[in-house]
Parts: sequence; C-alpha cells; structure tokens
Amino acid sequence: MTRLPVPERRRALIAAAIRVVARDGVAATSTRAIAAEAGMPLGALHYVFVSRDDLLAAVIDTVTAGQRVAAESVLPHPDTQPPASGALLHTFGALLHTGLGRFLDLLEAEPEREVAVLELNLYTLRTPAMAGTMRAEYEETYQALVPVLARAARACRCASTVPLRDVARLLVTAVDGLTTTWLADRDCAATRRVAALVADGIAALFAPLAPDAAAGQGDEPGAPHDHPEGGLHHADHP
Amino acid sequence: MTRLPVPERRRALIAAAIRVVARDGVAATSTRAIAAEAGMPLGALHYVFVSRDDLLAAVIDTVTAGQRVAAESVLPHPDTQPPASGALLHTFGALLHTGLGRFLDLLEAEPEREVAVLELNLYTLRTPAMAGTMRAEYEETYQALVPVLARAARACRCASTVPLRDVARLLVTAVDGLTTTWLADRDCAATRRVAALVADGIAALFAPLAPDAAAGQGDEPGAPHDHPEGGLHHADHP
DNA sequence: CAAGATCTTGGTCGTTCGACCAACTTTGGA
DNA sequence: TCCAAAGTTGGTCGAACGACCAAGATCTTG
Repeated sequence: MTRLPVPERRRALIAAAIRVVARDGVAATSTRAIAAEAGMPLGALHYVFVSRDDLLAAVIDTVTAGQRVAAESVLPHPDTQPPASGALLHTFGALLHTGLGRFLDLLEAEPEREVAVLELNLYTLRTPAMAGTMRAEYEETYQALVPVLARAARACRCASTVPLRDVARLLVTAVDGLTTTWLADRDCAATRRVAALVADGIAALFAPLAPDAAAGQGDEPGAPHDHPEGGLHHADHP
Repeated sequence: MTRLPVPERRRALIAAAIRVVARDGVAATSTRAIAAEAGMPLGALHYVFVSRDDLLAAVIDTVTAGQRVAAESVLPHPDTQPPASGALLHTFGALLHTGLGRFLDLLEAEPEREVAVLELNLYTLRTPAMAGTMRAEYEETYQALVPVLARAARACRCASTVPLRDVARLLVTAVDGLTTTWLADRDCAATRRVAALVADGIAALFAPLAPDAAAGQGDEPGAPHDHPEGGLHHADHP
C-alpha cells in the first residue's frame, strides 16, 4: 500500500471500522475484518492503534460527534417561513412534526446506521472505562439541543412551560424510543402516527407568548423566560 | 452431576445463560461460560442444544415472554381504588404515572436486566432468521396492551381519542426511550420528570366519558368506543 | 549523501471459541 | 435379570481471534 501518514491511516481505519460495524455488527468487527475492509495488512492497524478497544473508542467518538450534529438538525431552522398570524402554537408542533419525519426518513433509508449506534452504545455501557464518557456525551447533546429549542420557540412566538432542558431530554427519549420500536416491528405507518402524537404532546408543553412581549428583552440565546438552567425547581404551571 | 432429564437441564441452561448475558453481555456468553455458570461440563450443553445459536434463541424466547407480562403489569389494576367523583381524567394520568414509576424502580434496581434485553434485541436484529420473529413479538405486546389500556380507561371513565393500538405502541416507544436514555446518563430525577411529562401527554389523548354512557353498552374487552382494530383511519377529534 | 525517523509487511505466538466424539454410567421396561 | 435407551464426561479438533515482532522499505533531515 502507498505510504500514508498516521493521521490519514487513522481516519481510514475508523471509517472502515464504522462500515464493518454497520454491516456486520460489533461482534463481527475484528481487527482482521477492519484491516480487510480498509485494504491494508493487519500489522498496519496495530501500528496506529494500540489495541482493538482503542480503535473502537475512536469509532465511538466519531459516530457520537456525528450523532450530535444530527440531533441538532432534527429541529429544522424556522427562518424559512416567517410565522404568520394565528395558530402560532400549531406552528411549533408542525416544526417538530417535520423534524421527526425527517429523522424517520433517514432511519428507514439506512437502518444499519442506527443499529450500529445502538450497538456501540451498548458496547460503551459494557466497558466500565467509557461508562462515564457516555453520560457526558448525552449531557452535551441535551445542552446542544436547548438553544435550538429556544430559537424555534422564539420563532413560533411561544415559550415552554417546563425547563427547556427537560424538553430536550424528552426529545432524545422520543427519538430513541421511535428508533428502537421501528427497528423491532418495521411498521413505518404506525411509527409516523406515533411520531405525530409525540410532536403534538411536546408542542402542548409550549404556551403562546403575549404579542407585546414577543419583541421583548430576551434576544440572546439562553431563553431567559423559560428556565434555561434546568435546575431542580419543579415545573410550576401558572 | 446428578442425572437430569433433558427438559430440566434445558431450563437450567437457559437460566444460566440469562445470568451470564445480564452479567457479562452477549459477546461474552460463550458455551463454556454458560456451562460453567450452570455447573455442568461443556458436553452436556451440546447434548441438549444443537448449537450456541439454538440456545440463544431459546433464551430470547424466554426473556421476551417475561417481557410481555412485565409490559402488561406497567398499567396497574385500577380496581383497588374505585374512581371518586371529579378529576376523572387526572386519574388516568396518575395511573400511567405510577405505572411508569414502577417500571423505573425496576430499571434502577437492576439495570443489567434491561441491558440484557437490549443486547438480545440487537442480536435478534442481526440474525436474519429471527428478524421476523421480533416483529411478531412486538405485535403481540401491542395486542396484549390494548385490553389493559381499555380496562384502565373504562375504570377512569374516559375513552381514547386515537386508536388504542397506537396508544399501546406509543407506550412501548416511551418505555424503550426512557430505558435507553436513563441507561445512557443515569439521571434518575430527570428521567422521572420526563416520565411525568410522558404520562401527562398520553393521558391528554383520553377524553372524559359522558356519565350516562359510562355504564353503557361496551363491557366486553375490546373497547368498542375507541377504535379497537387500530386501522388506517386517522384520529378524528370530536 | 548519509542516517535516523517513519512507515510497511508478513509471519507467529498463545488463547479462546464452537463443535464433535468415543467411552462410560445410569435408568427403566421386557 | 438383561439390555437398549437415555444421560454424562473429558478430551480433541480446526478455526478465528488479539497482540506482537523482526526485517525491510521509504521518507526526511542534517
């Protein structure tokens, strides 16, 4: 094989490993299978990675990073259509609806991708050294989702009645549940009906904002009118 | 080892395999590990099961059967406290709340159990011969949940505005999502807050029944007033 | 042009795996 | 009592695994 610097070979091996995991599963992702997929001898793998677990850790880092940007893109940017008058609350539900629908499109198009994510999550759970890492990854996802939710809510002229952090966590819970359930029964129509119920249910957590307060003080990200720090105080419905 | 008939040894091996899967994961569940856990020589395993995959299939059958009865017990029997007057709609939400809380108690008490279920689900997904089986298992779970939901709704004097089958599927989606999310971040308090939101959201799908129609015609299981056959017709809010 | 650093390669350990088998013991009915 | 069926046991086979290494090839720097 042509001479390759370590970082490039590292990337190639990670990409090959992701393909193998998606196609054959983590259990079948041996060092030899990865090397064969990457088209390089087995020794080259151990020249870059000290062990198989080291490579799999790098794989997990890569796919979780991609997972986070995917999570942020679930909520589409509402800038395209400025919110018209009336039925503003329904707009947020529609936003969630199209976002979840977009995710389901991706899921149905290449289920192996999500299966691979689930398998890697379980592998992480089984590896004591990485259990804490996973906790941090999910926390980051929630925190990355909060400003996206705040921006969407602001565009729809509504505000959450519960801490946005809980809404973000609820959204992740919903996406995870929709994924595993669809993977189990492959019922596309039922999954989309359930996704519609989920979108309506989450949208029901948002209340329309007073029109005079719409152009009010809260413009910086963080959404000060909906408990941005997501602390211990329980949701108090006014 | 003392002489054992095949069915008993079969049960013992399945139980041992379940313990190994919960403790060490599917990947570490080798024939030798199972035999050691059961305290019997390796040859005895292959005398009962033709192959490791055969044993794992039996394991999956056993745990999915247990999973179904667990799913039915998520909705506690409402017979203990006869519905008082007023706030009948809140009663159904409370029922869901306690049911989900009970499940979370179990999840936090022994997470290995649910991790094992997830691993076995993924193993089933990866095994082409069993992919169809899993579809059927989930369908059975939905169908088992429909009469439970119908009974709970009747006791709470309310009826679903969407097909009960979709509600059952939504409940399974919620439980799956709550499980995976808690396993990832281990945030018990946040999980229970999200579970409360889920319970409220599902309860919002039910509308109070007219008091004269409460003792009406629908007494047999199947709940004729809420689209029991879960067909294609979309939910029409009256 | 040297020489050290950086890659590349094929081969080889020791271990563990699933599957298999021949010999042995126990059981229960003829 | 005898004997076939049922059950038990320890050992062995080939294959695949992760890890490692020595030797060669190539690049880069002085």
